[in-house]
Formats: sequence, C-alpha cells, structure tokens
Amino acid sequence: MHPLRRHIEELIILTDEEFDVVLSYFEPIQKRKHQYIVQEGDLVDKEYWILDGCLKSYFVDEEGKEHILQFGMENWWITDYESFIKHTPSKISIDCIEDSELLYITFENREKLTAQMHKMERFWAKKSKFGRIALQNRILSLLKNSAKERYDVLLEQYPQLFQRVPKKLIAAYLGVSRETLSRLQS
Amino acid sequence: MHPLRRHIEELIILTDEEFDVVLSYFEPIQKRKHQYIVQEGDLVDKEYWILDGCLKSYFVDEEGKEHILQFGMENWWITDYESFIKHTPSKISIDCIEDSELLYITFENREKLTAQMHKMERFWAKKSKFGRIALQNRILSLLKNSAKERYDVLLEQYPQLFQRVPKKLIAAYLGVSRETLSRLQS
DNA sequence: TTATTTTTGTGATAAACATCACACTAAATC
DNA sequence: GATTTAGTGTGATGTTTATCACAAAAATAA
Repeated sequence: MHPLRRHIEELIILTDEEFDVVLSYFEPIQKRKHQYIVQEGDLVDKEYWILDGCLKSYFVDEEGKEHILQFGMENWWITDYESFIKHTPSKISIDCIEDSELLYITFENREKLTAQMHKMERFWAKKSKFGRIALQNRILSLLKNSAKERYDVLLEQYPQLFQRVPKKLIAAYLGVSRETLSRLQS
Repeated sequence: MHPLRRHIEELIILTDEEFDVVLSYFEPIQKRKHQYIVQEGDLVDKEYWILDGCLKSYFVDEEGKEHILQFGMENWWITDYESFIKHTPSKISIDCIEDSELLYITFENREKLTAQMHKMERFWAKKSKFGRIALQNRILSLLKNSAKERYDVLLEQYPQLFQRVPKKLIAAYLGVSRETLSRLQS
C-alpha cells in the first residue's frame, strides 16, 4: 500500500479509486540536506507530506537566534500554516536536516480535493484538531516544566529525534541554550 | 442580530432559517464567579460559547501551581479540546473569573449539526485552523521573548484583560511569578 | 587524504527569574 | 460596617539558565 494511503487510512478509509484521486493532486519533490522549502517572506501555497527525511520549521529572531517550531519526519505534514491559511508572508523558514522526499499539495488543489471528496475534508479537519491539541500540550509543557523536564519528555516521546538531529536543534526546540542542554544530559 | 449569529457570520454567511437551526442545538447556561464548567478528570462533552463574562482554563501542577492555557471573554469559545475531541479525562479545569452567560453545544449535537449543515462544518474547521495558528504564535513567543516582552505583547493585544483579571492570573498565563510580573510593570 | 566547518562539552561569570517574607490595600462576605 | 479573604508591591536571597570563551571530536567538503 502507498505510504500516504496508509497514513490517511489511520483516520479515514478510502477506496482504491478514491486514493487514486487523492494522489493525483499531489506532486513529488526531492530536496537535499540544507535546502529549503519555505523561506521567510514567502507566500506559502503548498503543504508538504514527508515520505522520507527530516526537516525543521524555525523562526530567526533579531539577534539571529533560531527557534524551532516543529521537526518533521516520515509521515508528518509540514508547512507554515499561518501563511498557507491566511495567505500572509511567512515569518518562518523550513529547511531539510537530511535529504528528503516530499509530496506536496497546493492550497488550491487542497480546496478542490476537499470540495470534491468530503472524506478528505474530514481527514484534514481531524489533523487540524489533533495538531491543535499537540500545540496546547507543548504550551503547557513550556509553562509548567523546567528545561530538564522538557528534555526528558521529548527524549521519551521521540527518541529517534536524538539520533537524527544535532543537539543544538533540540535545544532550539526546547527553548534552552545548547550549553544548558549539554549539561542536562549528564 | 443574535450575537452568536454575528460571530458566526464573521466567517460564513447564514440564512435566517439556517441560524435558527444552529441556535436550536445550543443551550444557555449561567454561572457565577468562581463556579466551574470543567473540572480535572471530567469527560468533557460540551463546547461553550461566551455570550458574556470571563473564564480561565488552567492546569494545576504537582506543587499546586496554576498555569493558564486560555482566557475566554465575550465571543470566544472555550472547552478542554483534548477531552472534547479525544474523549479522554480532562487534565485541566475551567472556572468563571466573572459571572458569565454561556451557550453550549454537546459533542453529539455538534456532530449532528456539522453532518446536516456543511457550512457549520466549514465554520468549525476554520476556527480550528485559526486556533492552531494562535497557539503556534504563543509557542514562538514563549521561545523567543523574555517575560517583559511577553508582557508587553499581551498588554498591547488584549488591554481589556488587564482591567478584568487579577495580575496573578496574567502571570500564570505568561509563565512568570506574580512578583516578577509586578516588577515588570514599572 | 587534508582542510574546513560543524558539533559538542565544560569552566567562569552574569543575567533573569523564582522564592520567601512581610506590609499594605482592595474587595468580598457575614 | 466589621471581618475575613484575595490581591499587590517590594526587599533579600537563592536557583536556574544564558552568555562568553576555549578545546576537542566528528562530520563534511576540497
């Protein structure tokens, strides 16, 4: 089964014909490590599904410090949702941390597909709800947990991440300096 | 025009008949200051729309410290979305900060209404998308801004809030101690 | 390979923020 | 209106975390 279909069918069931229609709206794209798919200022009109690889979406502040909003790995979706939904210039950038294979759908095609296939409207609605819950829990974690606790939770939830991405990026995700993160590990 | 209709029509337009159907799925409820609508451990099956008043949704940690996830005022929606969507026991509580008038819809009725009226499915989908963007920006603010900067941004965005809720609750929302918040103000 | 860049750990110091303690004021309750 | 409770400001002190500096190891590129 196509990995995208396997992913979608975790939430809704599709017929062969329906999945063919869904897939026809996506385009494949390959990117190498250090290449970007979104740059600050872009009007983002694509949402990416990660077939293989690893990416980061991040914000660079006035002092040049990087703050990571999201990592994306296999079976995750990534884009700047603010720009994608509101059609405003992106405040963030998205880069590949590894060579990556992506499937993307444009905003226009997503609108067409959801209009044509109600199941996919429900799929993205569910994704959006779950995404919101995950963000809420991250806020809670930033409010109530110390850097050490946030580190432990992340390590337990996504151990693969620590194998794949440099520690300084983990630090930028947790909201601590890389030096502090290094000291937390011991 | 009914204030709920005015609110919904910021995103989608309804006929008189359609709004009557929508409204028929809601029930009014009145709560006094300090009363709760959600308590930790509840299975939350209602989503509340605030006609009048002010509420907080918050998490209490092991040391008894309160962390505020959301304030709700007129025209805002409030519930524990994690419990409401996933049907799991709530980790948070929601209390009234002022006497409040609410309209609520049950999970079951929301499902019925969205199945019957596609416009309302789109309404809630949009709400969910915008909610997610707002949470993302709050995460960004927690990562990149100092307590003072978070304070300034909140004061600029929601000046009314500082009139209506005690400073210690603002502190619990910003993720600083009330003493630090007090010192930031000068 | 060799050279260069990136990643990582660790000490010394400084800044931000939390905690504890207390006084005072405002507001809710009887 | 008196009494209790909740909210607020401020000093003293301690903890957590950031920043700067440097060295070594690992990964990447020439």
